[in-house]
Amino acid sequence: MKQQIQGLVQDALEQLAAQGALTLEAFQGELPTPQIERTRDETHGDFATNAAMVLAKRAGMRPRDLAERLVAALPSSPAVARVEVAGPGFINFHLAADAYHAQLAEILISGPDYGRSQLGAGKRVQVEFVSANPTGPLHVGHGRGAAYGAVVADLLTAVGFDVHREYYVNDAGRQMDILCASVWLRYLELCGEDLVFPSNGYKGDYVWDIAASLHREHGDDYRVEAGQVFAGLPPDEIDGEPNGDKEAHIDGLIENAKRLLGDNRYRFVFELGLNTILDDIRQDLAEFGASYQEWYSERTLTESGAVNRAIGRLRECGHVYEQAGALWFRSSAFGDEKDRVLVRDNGQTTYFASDIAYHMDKLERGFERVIDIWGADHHGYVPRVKAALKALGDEAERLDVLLVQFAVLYRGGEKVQMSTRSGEFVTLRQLRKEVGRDAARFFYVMRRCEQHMDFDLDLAKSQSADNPVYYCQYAHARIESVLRQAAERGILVEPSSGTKHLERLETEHELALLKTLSRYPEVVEAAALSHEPHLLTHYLRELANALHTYYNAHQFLVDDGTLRDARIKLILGVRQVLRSGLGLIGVSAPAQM
RNA sequence: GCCCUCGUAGCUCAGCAGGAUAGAGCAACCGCCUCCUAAGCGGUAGGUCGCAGGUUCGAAUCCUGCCGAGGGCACCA
Repeated sequence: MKQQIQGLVQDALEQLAAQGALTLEAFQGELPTPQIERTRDETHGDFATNAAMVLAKRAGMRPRDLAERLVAALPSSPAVARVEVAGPGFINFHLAADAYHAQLAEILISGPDYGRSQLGAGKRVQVEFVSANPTGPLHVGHGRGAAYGAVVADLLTAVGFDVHREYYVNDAGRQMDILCASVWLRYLELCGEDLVFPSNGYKGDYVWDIAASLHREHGDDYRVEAGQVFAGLPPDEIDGEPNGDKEAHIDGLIENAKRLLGDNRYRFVFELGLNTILDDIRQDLAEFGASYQEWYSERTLTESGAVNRAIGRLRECGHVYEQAGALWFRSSAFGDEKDRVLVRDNGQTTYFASDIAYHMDKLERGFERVIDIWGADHHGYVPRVKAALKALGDEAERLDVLLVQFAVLYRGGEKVQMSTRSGEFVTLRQLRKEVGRDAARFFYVMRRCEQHMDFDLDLAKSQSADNPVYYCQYAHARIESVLRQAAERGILVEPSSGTKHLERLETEHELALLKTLSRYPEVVEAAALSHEPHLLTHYLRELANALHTYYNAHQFLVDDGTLRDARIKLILGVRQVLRSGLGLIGVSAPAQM
């Protein structure tokens, strides 16, 4: 619809140019695409353009004069009822009701395709999201990234991009070793060994579960005397140990574990921990409606030599130097605040080195656009990754990093403390169990991602009008209910008369609803391109409101056959858009509530 | 200290590639069910858009400074 208006203004501009009223030289040989906006105030019509004001200076005309000439040059269109120049030089378009009737007909014909488009033209886009370390279950912080990433990916798909959803699995590195050691120590405790669990170990119950399965399946096969395990370790950072160092302590434990268990057995425990947790994360995300095309292993990056290749490329470009036994990347030359280590003095490559290799690989895989969705706590990481891509000569602009702020949970008006130690829930699974998937998905994307979010658990759970999820779903359920009753009365629910009788839709409420429906494609497009799912949740609330208002004001199943037919078609259109929109954010559209 | 994000109605938030009187939902107050689910609808009230400058025909929106909130500044991942 918007494009239709845009086309008209474009034609008018071209005509003025042809008449010599606008000289192309002022625009470097090319006329700008006019900006068309929905009006905020309905007395200003349906659409408006500020083209005359924007172009006035270069055209050497006063805005209102240019506007008048543009209006005179506009081709006539049955969709436009009236055009006027207003204010400082706006051109306002009042659409004919028929234009909206035609749009409804299109919705009914297109069905689920209404709102989808080919804007993305099949361009390949990668969306990497969540990518939490597989050292424990996902918590509610990851939940927001999961919901946000899934919706951004689905929105991009809806507007025609070929989207590749990916999870980067940090299956290498120290944190995984700490998990492995934690599992093993718990196992030893189950074997009857007496030990003091390290303060830096993973203490969650899930560690006990993994240890228990190891003990159940393998008895004492992995048992080593606790005295040997803790032999020669630096003291832990616990009460009564003034010189304790929890980092050194756990690193020593890992060393001992590797030595005492030997490669194979260590590997076995390590894999058991990794796979158990990764399976749990996979299942959790699947249940949350976040699907992936690929789970990309950090370990394969090292094993395939990609990390060394990345370092090699940086070295060839001359952006690498050695200092104090470590290998550094001169990231400060590319916008980072300081240089970063690639290879530590102990010979191990850093996480950053893997990440360079990973992003290099992403771009090499030919994605036109690479979107990383990270927690806001990683924002300091953005400049160095971009620096690496710049240094490698890759187009760093192809990478978009979207930062998702944390969500703070509230229950009973009180902030829910998020420490692992407190008894209050922290996992995504617990959140889903408490408020349900629909509410969780909706609430998580209701706010702009860079906005700090207050997540009100009581509201998310409440089955009331205050709850935006129920409010939108209820609109859908109400329509279904009307259709059920129509069927009971023997009224054709799928009208056989095609798009006839739509002209009977003429009340204020019907036109408002039609207008809202016509905005849907624009909302999907804007939400997709700007990565802002909240535009869609806001829209759905508006649409539901328009439906509820209509429902209260008019009876749908009236005796007048053509009117009834038209009204049923209208609510069928609303049902379609509610379904599509809720579907895009991963929320169900129930037939009954 | 430096960097990032945010600061809009009592609360939670939209609006920000500048545009015509600043919007919504809660909460408050007043109304609406003999009628397809009142899990609904309508109305009233409520704001010097953190503060101060600047850019321009026009600034909540762009720029600078300050104040406030959160986060980040590892040879951790």
